[in-house]
Amino acid sequence: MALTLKVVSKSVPEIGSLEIKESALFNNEEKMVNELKKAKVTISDVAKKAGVSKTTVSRILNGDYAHTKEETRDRILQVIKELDYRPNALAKGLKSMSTNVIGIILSNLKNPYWSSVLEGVEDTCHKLGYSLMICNSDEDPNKEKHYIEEFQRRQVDGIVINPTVRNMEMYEELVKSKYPFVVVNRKIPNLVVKNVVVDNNQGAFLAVNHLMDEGRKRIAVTAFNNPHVSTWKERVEGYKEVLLSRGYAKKDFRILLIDPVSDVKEVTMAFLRKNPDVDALFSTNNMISLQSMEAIRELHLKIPEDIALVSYDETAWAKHLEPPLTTIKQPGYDMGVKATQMLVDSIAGNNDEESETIILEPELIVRNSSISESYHRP
Amino acid sequence: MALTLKVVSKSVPEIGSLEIKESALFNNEEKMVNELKKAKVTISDVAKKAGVSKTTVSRILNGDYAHTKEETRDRILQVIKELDYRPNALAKGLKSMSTNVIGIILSNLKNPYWSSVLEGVEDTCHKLGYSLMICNSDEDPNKEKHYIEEFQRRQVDGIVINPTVRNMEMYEELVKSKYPFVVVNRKIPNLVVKNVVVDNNQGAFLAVNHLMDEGRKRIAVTAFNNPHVSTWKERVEGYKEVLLSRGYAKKDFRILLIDPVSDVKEVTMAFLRKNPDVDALFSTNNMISLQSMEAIRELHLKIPEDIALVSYDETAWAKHLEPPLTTIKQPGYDMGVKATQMLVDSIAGNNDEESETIILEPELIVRNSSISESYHRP
DNA sequence: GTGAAAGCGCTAACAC
DNA sequence: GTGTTAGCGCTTTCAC
Repeated sequence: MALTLKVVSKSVPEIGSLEIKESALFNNEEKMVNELKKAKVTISDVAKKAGVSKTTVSRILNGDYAHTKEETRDRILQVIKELDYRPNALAKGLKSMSTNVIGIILSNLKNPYWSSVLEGVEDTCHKLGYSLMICNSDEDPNKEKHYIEEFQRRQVDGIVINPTVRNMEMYEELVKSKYPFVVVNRKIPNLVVKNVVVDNNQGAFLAVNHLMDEGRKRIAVTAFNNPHVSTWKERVEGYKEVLLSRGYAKKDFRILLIDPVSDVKEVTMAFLRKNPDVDALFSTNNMISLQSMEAIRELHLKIPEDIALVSYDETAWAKHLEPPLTTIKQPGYDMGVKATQMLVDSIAGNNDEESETIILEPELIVRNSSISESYHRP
Repeated sequence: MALTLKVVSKSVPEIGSLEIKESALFNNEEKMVNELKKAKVTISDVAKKAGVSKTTVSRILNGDYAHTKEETRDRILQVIKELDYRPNALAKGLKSMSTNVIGIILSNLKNPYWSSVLEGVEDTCHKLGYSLMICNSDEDPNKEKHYIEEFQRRQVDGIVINPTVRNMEMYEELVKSKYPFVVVNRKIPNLVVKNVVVDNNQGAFLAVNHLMDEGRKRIAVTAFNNPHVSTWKERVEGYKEVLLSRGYAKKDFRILLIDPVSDVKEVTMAFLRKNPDVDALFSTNNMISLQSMEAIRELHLKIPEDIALVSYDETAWAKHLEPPLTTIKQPGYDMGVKATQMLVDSIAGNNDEESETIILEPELIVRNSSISESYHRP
């Protein structure tokens, strides 16, 4: 019955002159709306035109069909289309105190690792019906603070953050106030919080053991010396542990900590000159790795014949370098996905744990830069 | 006077018991606020505590100091700090019909070129006091449409977009309704709109002329065959123009159009086998370039001895490849900056032109992959 | 100088 | 089934 009705009403608009007039009116109204546009169409306009109250329109908008006659519902839906009505999310958010927006604060947009994290976050937001606000702290704690406050002003439902780890009071306040947020990639000391990280110790474990298995005896590790950040420290710790577990002593540690603002290639060359017996490099950062390759080349040494290289962060180009680079692959996309799911759970009120840590596993991808067929040092 | 007063009131809180009591009270209130927090502090709370009306607080918040006594102003500012008040941007936006948010729609988060564009946009937003919403169309026109509608629901003040170029009606509607938006990187045919692009013709001109100058005689060009996108077409056109200008004929064109879902390396190898005389490749995409290098290697040919290579898009790793890659550098960061400035101008109502096109210039970075010291083909 | 009141566009009790 | 009403937190006339 209802079906028949629909079809009929759709298929015979040309029957009476009245019908045609109405339809002409529609077109005119539509044109006017399109022309002006600045005069945005609101829920009231829809209600008026459909001859119902705002309440009823609101119900339909939110999928609450139970309380409304099919006929009314269809009419409203029709009007919504005709007017090309788009509900104002600001008004909705103001009323309901929730925006379905989450914010992400990254500290580096350039690194492809973060691109993949962002991709994971974006995909998952889309899947779960959230929108995403993004900003870049650029490792500046002031910017970070500013952005967190901005997000709160904007009533974002939750925040994913790769923290500078230099706004401790603020992080604590967020936790205390139960503001949904998830920390990714880094750990914040002494803070009980939701966290998604990659096992850095394990990454180092894979890298250094692999080098040892390939017969390397004097392995060095290089890292950017950011005192607040946990990641590289854990990787260096892992390096130490493997050495100790393999019977080396503390005096055998060869650790190069690089000031992020220095000339990485120069520093690396100096280090290699001072430690001419080094036969392998474990680089905890892909930018360091590129510079190291240059440094080694300029010293007229060969990879892997003289020095083997294992680098953090798999990238699209690693296998195209000369030689192809052995890397530790971190599941960046996954990290983004997991963090977003966790955040949304926490927003929804499922998952009321204060803290929960997801630890993802890195993976070793072996290529020529670390294999020793032609290793020719004593 | 005022200065002295301030100092005194700050330096003698321990004088009377009354003073101490008051300060204790403050601490309690603050703690309660922090403890509950969900009970967000609003402009009314500030007004009440400061003993003024919402109007006055609002004036102060918006920097309108002219109408208010210094004393009152200071008191309000003080209360704002004490309560750690954060104005609700939703309410403000609802009232003022502008959010200071712009949206960006990208079609690919992975490519480092887009990372740099994003960085430029983000930096400029921050500088100009805007927040940024981001999403990824992934070249899917449906997603793109959805996101544009989402942005409009959320009342973003304007949109920066790298369009799929497959929602023509929608783009036209946006223009017609004077919605501020700026198209980047690609051109939309037959649409009068604000646009920031890089000169693709010029990029090809630089690349192909360079290869010719290095003595290459049978240059091929490779591109992803996305029928809707203008960029690669312009690059291929540029390629043709150089050939013709150098006395070649149409029959000398060697053009490989690659289906984006195919195995790029295989396709390239097949192409090179079919055209064994090709002595140079101009690749219009950095992902194609990496695959081409592999293809060439697998055919036991040498770069640049047998085949020279010039690739679109400078990246951090180009100079570390073997051989170091000659590239066309596009000013991605600049494009982001310019597009954002243009958009914000357009939002502010300066710049009422319907259309305005900024054309940025690419740059040739010469490295070993294209130089012919050892070019040994006939 | 300051405040009362209306209203931005929406939702959600609570009537009927 | 549907509508009335009272806000959400802010800005902005217009009075005083």
